[in-house]
Amino acid sequence: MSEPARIRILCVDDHPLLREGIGTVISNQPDMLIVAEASNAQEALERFRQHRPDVTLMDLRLPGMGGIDAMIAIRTEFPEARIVILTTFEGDVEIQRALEAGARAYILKSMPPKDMVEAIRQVHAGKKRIPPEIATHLAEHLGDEALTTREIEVLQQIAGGNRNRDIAEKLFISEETVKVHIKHIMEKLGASDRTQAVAIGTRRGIIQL
Amino acid sequence: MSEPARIRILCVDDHPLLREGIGTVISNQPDMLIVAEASNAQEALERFRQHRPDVTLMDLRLPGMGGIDAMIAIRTEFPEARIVILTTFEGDVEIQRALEAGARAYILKSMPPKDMVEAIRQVHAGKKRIPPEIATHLAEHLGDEALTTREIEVLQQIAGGNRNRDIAEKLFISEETVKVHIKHIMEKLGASDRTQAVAIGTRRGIIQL
DNA sequence: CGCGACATACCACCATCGTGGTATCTGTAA
DNA sequence: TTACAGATACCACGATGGTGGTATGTCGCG
Repeated sequence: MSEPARIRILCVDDHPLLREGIGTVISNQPDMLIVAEASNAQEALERFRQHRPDVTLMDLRLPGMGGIDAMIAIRTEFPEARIVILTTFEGDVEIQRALEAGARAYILKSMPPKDMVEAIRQVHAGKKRIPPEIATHLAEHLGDEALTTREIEVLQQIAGGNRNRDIAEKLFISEETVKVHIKHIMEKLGASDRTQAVAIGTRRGIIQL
Repeated sequence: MSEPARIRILCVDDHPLLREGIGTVISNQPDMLIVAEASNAQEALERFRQHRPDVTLMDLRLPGMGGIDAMIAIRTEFPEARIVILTTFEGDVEIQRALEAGARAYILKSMPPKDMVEAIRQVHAGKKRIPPEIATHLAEHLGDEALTTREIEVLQQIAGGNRNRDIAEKLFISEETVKVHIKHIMEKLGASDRTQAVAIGTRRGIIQL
């Protein structure tokens, strides 16, 4: 009975092969244990309720509701939940949203497995872990003004190929107001025209195409 | 010595955790064996030369040279190479390019592991395997005219926020010719303006932002 | 050889976009 | 309460973009 308590882990990812890989790596750690898995946001919340894991590994790209929304759902119900984001590279805005939503670590699938287990241990110990490449990427846009909700709506409409007049009708505002929003969008993103604004907004994770 | 020969596999993916998962799944198959792994295109070619695998599992998104270029390099040197694309969902053009470059199967990381091993067996037996969802996705753009090399260059420039005049200078052609190219691009993609052309071209895998 | 696809080029015209400036209303943070 | 950020609105002007039509040279395929 001298068995020490293991870190109990919930793994959320929609790629079975990746969950398999995570399971293999975790099962080689004497101090960790996968207690449940989920492949979408709803399932993640259910599994969390059932198992109350010590640490949750979460992908950001999930079918249906995204990983950040899943995080928010879990942390609304369980504010003490400790969540590690494990994903491919995303735009700085996605990273920032995840951290604001309470993620304790942000690691990439392209990193060595030892970085993942290390992050799990750190987070379980109450610490945070943001790797240098992520921190650097975030820092590059530190002073940037964020787009407002309305501006993001407009940018999304632009990406759909809508003219200013169409956007005005859809959002129930005047075409002039649309122009003002677009001016601000381009200033904030450093874009020279609406097309580049869409490109930059997409790269940075502000909109999806 | 009645041991049957196993299918010898090379696994190319830049996510260590995913390679781990693939390795675990393969090691549970009595008729398969991972003989080598690679995390980029150059390494993939080297490992192929060394081990001459029966089947190569290849991701499309690799750091530096992409997976399709890696395929082409391998199949130029070893035209009999049998390659299975294992990737996340991409645009129809990426899928088509992979198949034209000689991929024998195209499966998604979100599919069950048994689909992967099944595809490997099929490909090793000389068959092809294109799952219904991929086939459907391809069929949706079957009659579409492909963009020419020049049109893709122009579209890429548009995505960079360049004006027609700038594009003309960079490509050493007149602004009028740029307009003609853009007209054709928008017709082929069904876009109403340059911005939507960029959005559609990105979704379909024709350009990268 | 002739045909089609591609790239090139020019012109004229109108639509749309981007920029400048100014202004009002609301809600919230200091 | 003052201050500020955000959303709304209008106007005028010049820049840029998209459409229509026509035309030439090249290259490769049948």
